[in-house]
Amino acid sequence: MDLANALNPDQHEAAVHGTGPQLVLAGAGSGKTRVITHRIAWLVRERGVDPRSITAVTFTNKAAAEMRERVEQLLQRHPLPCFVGTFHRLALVMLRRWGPKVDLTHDFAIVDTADQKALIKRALREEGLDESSFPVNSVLGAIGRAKHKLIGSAAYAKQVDDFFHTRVAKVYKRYQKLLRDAGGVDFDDMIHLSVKLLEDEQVRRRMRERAEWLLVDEFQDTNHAQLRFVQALAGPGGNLTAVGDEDQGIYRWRGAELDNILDFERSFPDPAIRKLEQNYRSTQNILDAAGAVVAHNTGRRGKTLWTDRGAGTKIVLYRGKDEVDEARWVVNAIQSTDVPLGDSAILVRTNAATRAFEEELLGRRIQYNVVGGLRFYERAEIKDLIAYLRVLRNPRDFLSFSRVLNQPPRGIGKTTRELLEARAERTSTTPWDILLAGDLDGISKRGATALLAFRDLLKGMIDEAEHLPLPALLRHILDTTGYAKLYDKDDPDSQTRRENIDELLNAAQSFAEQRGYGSGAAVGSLEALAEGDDSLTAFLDHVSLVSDTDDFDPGGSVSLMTLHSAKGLEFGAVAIGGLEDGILPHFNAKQHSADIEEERRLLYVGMTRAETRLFLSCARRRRVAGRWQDQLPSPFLSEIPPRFLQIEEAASFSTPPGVPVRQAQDVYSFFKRPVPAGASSSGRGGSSPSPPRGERRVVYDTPNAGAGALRKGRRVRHASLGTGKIIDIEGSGDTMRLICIFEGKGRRKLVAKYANLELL
DNA sequence: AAGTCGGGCATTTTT
DNA sequence: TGCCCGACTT
Repeated sequence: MDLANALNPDQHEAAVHGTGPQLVLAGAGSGKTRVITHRIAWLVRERGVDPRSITAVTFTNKAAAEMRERVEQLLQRHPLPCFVGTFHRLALVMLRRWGPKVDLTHDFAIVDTADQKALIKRALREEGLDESSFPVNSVLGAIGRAKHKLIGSAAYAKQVDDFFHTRVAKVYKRYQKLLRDAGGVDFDDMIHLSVKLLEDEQVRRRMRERAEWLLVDEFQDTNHAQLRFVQALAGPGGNLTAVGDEDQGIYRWRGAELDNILDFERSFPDPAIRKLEQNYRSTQNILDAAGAVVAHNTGRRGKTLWTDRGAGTKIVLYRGKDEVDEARWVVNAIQSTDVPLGDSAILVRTNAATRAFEEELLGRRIQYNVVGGLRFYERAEIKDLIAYLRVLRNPRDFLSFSRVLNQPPRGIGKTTRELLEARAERTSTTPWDILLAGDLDGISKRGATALLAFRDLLKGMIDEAEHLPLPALLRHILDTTGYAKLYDKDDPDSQTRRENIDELLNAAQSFAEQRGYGSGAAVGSLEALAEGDDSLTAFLDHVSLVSDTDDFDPGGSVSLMTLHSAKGLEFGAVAIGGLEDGILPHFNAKQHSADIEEERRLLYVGMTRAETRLFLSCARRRRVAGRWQDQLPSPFLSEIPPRFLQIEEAASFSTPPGVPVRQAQDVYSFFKRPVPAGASSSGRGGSSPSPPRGERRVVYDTPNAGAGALRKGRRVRHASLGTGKIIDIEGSGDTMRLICIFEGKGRRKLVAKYANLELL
């Protein structure tokens, strides 16, 4: 391992940093993962550090997995017994090990946002508060903000005084009680309780041994609680290496505090501060343009990215007539590059905004995949089965209990359920305790019978759970509860759900195998602390923390996603759509300058995803919430110096790929927008002639567009359903579904691949 | 328990 | 404008 050769001088310096805190300001594409992995390798190999005393923390499982893999590669050692994982995984290890010290039962469950909302609703009801004056999301938001700052319910109650927040304080307190009664811990609690645990002498000693060399990635995304966690873990003068980029902080709305980077010295005195400014991803034009945007922000330390790869092509900016026209241009643009479609991405501000692009791609039969959106473990059928597993482990988990109580339907209706739950509430127990006691007076005979049958069903399954391995247990649940029957029909919906269930079985199978082969936690590793757990607990932890069946592989298809989802990724060609005032910056962000700055960073993140080609686009008008709205270009566009841009306009959109297009003089005259005060560029606009407004156009017909396209509004014929019309399209590729209305038969959902539709 | 209707709503989402 | 959730219906 030749560090000096593998790293540039700045990277090298950061990697071989000695003791004490270090802040590495790593610009986009500057090789931060490289620094972290090489630092770990250097510590182990050159400094003879015991890997068990190294802890590396990330935000995502993906980042952690990648990091671990690369370190193990570097050191040729697998598994390496250092901790590499997410904040929450680290917290979980501690809580499974020492949970009782903070009054947690050993089998606590991690509750997700949906569960949180259910608990808030219950808490609201118990407090006699109305959901219309206390919307669940607002209440949850307020509680979340408190938790991010490590403010418990008691402290919260003391510091609020207005009407709304004093009620929220009550709900907060009750929420915590319900959460604990159900045996649950939410994501924020995990961090909170870990910080608390670290106040314990013994825990602190043990953990600091493990985190003697601490590395934290994406430091700009840490919230206050996580900062305190890191501080407690590192201890005074700890050997912390924090890596981050204030320009890529896009999670303020989730509690992330940029000040953790900006005021790093306050939390970790006398740090070494290093910048990584050489970029290995993008062309200089892209870097300069993106840099110019974010240079308008005040809350930053500032850095200037450079590359030795040359200026590259100009960024192409297009303003379309409407979102359909914009999408058409963007797809043309992406097709016109020599970058493969599988290495291209279209980025947008909101999930809903992918629609116009999807339709365009669909119409041209271009493969695409939408990244993000509905996640695997959030699908109803998966949540149901997970809920069964949770109930089997802890039948007092009333959230999961009520989820499966009548799923599949077994004659326990609303009235019965409400009586049961009210009784549990009144006696401060759980529905399960009521069932065990058999105290069912006042419940209808039919309901009571169904409840007792359910009790016996659960009892039987709990016994089975003792000795059945995980995949078999899941199959057992599917059979004995009759859940499998729920989706044994032949319609596309059932098919999808069956596929998902199969995927869960696969996940369980491979999870069990991996654990069986012991390739999970390395001997002596921090993770091994929690290893005493049964495999059911481990699996449930796994699904709670993973949230998705990981890694997306674009294959040959264009990736479509939000700017947020794009963070951390890179593509040969990138197009960012909908760059309009009110979309980016989003109109909800316009109240506070701090929010505006975050929107700017969002654009920065998007732009710096591109390696060689970058396209920016907006539309003159678009449908917003159903109404046509005239749109102005994003003010951020005028922050990009014109020399980096090549501007196109609606009249010339039909230019075939590769043919150079007419250029307007500069971005300001193009948009008839005065140069914003403080903009560093020299351009001056406002009075230049407006661009030609010709709407004449020749539609550029791609070879495979045309009549064969499946798109909304098309009339089709189905072998048995007759003629109808496509009214909507979901998904893509093999799982693409068409929602059609058939004459006389009504609405049907068909899997495009199997439907064999004839186009009319 | 499943289907229908209508009001409210409509950023971003690593764990 | 469309979708999602909750209330209401049968």
